[in-house]
Amino acid sequence: MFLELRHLRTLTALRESGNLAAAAQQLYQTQSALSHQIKAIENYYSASLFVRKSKPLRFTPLGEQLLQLADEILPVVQSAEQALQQISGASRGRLHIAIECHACFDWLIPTMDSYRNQWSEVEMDLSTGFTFEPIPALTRGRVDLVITSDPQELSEIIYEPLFRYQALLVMANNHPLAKKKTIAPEDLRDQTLITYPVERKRLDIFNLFLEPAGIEPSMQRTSELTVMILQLVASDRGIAALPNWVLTEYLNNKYVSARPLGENGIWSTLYAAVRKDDRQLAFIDAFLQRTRETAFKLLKGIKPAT
Amino acid sequence: MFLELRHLRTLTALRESGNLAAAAQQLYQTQSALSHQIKAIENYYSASLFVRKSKPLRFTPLGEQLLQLADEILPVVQSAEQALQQISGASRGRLHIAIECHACFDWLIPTMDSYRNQWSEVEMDLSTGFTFEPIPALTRGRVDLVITSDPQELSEIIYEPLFRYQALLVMANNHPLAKKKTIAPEDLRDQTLITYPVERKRLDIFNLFLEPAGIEPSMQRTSELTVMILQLVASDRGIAALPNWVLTEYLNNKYVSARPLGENGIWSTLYAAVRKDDRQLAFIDAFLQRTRETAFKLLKGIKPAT
DNA sequence: GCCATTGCATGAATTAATTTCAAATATTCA
DNA sequence: TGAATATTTGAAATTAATTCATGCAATGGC
Repeated sequence: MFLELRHLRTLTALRESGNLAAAAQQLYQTQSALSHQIKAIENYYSASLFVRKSKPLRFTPLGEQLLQLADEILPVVQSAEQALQQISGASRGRLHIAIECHACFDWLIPTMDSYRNQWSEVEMDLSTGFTFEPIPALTRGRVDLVITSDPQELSEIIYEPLFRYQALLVMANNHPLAKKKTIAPEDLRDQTLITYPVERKRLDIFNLFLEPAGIEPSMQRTSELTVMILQLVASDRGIAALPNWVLTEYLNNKYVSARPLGENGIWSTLYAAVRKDDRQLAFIDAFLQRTRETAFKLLKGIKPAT
Repeated sequence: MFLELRHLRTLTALRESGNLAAAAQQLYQTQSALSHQIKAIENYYSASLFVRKSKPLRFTPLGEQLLQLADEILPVVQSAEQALQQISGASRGRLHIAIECHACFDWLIPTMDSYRNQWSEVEMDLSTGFTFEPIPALTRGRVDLVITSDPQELSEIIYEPLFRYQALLVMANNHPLAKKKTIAPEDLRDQTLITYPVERKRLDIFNLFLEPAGIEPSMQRTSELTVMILQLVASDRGIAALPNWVLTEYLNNKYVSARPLGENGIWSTLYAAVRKDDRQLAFIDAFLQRTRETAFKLLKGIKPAT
């Protein structure tokens, strides 16, 4: 009468991640939240769930039992939920997506494809938010979901975190900067920087890296297509700052090199903005889940430098 | 990512009870709460769960599916929870119970017996709250659980509803009042009333029935034991007001007759008072559950007059 | 051994979800 | 149709969950 699925999901996340902080990230919550939650379970049973001072993580018998229950139940629930959505009226709906980021095509198209499989009756559309302001379009109902990395508080809109990513500086394999472990702003002083053709204030490389240091690259050129940018970079016609997720396969194939920007790297979170009223709809919810799954798989292959 | 066990439990309760209000009572919530909860599920799936304008209650395909999921999962969870409590440290504890009502022995003793089976390591004790004030004893930690029917707000204490019962007037089968369908206060003017030997202000028959009407029975006598009271009543030496639960088998055997007091009957709720800090403990929680189950079975056999 | 780092805990404040209350609407059954 | 029964609704209140901001303990270089 106390236990809820939420608790079981937390436990499995903890097992998968190996520590609270990582589990929290996987569940899009804070580590504190999970700590409180686990404490509540432990209080209820007056026993601990896992051994604190142990690496790797080890569960107590009680924890193991709960995990066993979770393993038994969660898959059943999950598949049932899918089936339920099929027969629910929620299978019809409109999902017009606007993106503010060029590179997002990389994971968005595959996500949409797989989503369409299950949600064939949801009418989907995708538009780039470069020619119009996406958030007002969202409130006005012109679009239904906006993908963005800078949430601006608005009462009727809610931002659902999708995943966290790192901006990396990409360069030709033989580029001098490839010898450095991390990149400092000054390193870019004499470089040609290739960016997407958007306003400068929308580029994190300027906002968070170059401008605070008062540095200006000697040259700048733009390209709309990620593949084109990467081609230019590979042939040493310039360098670029790109999110880690687009680089996975290029790096694995050693097509180009990439280095973190600054000591700690530049990290951002990508959000899906939806109208508050829509968030609870099954076909929206399913889209968010699927995006997270796709992104998780995509990012899993990456060793985050720093 | 939305569905919780709570939702499934609500649905099964609804199926069992046949209507929202009864389901709410079974879950110790208001029917409004359930209505909101069901609406939330329906919103999520954009489909309804049960057919409103139909009696008996009928579920939609979506509702049926959810119920099927519930049937698959809830038993597993329940048995797992029992097993979990076994291995948890919660199996040790202290449960000193104080009761304010004489008739409570009837269901309390069986409940405690069955409880002891699973919670053999919980140290139990039972005392009657006639010689001391039970609630202060609870706050001071002298006892751990008080069974009472009049909750008095106190910040450190929480009242968990156990079940609702009706006070009935019991009389010999051949008693003139047995011809009436319900009893009016005036009917008791010339009767001998048998009660438990407690202060008058603690007897609902006076508080809620006789005193508001300004009526006084011609005679009063007391007895400590329920069986004794019933023996006296059966041999027409007086009448008594007793909770319906003690009467089940006496009525089934037609040993005595019983009639509701007033048009709507006198109804009360029995509560278990526990310290707020203790409520979340598994062995306390389990006791509450078991009590409710026992009471449910006990009361099930009764046709509530009005 | 010391200090930085990592991992978890904690309490207060915040935010969100749930529940109740009060009243309106629907539905059923005479 | 009208009384009785059953459900919905919106707003307020309550309760629970989460975050924020820190604290504390263990771990691993140096």
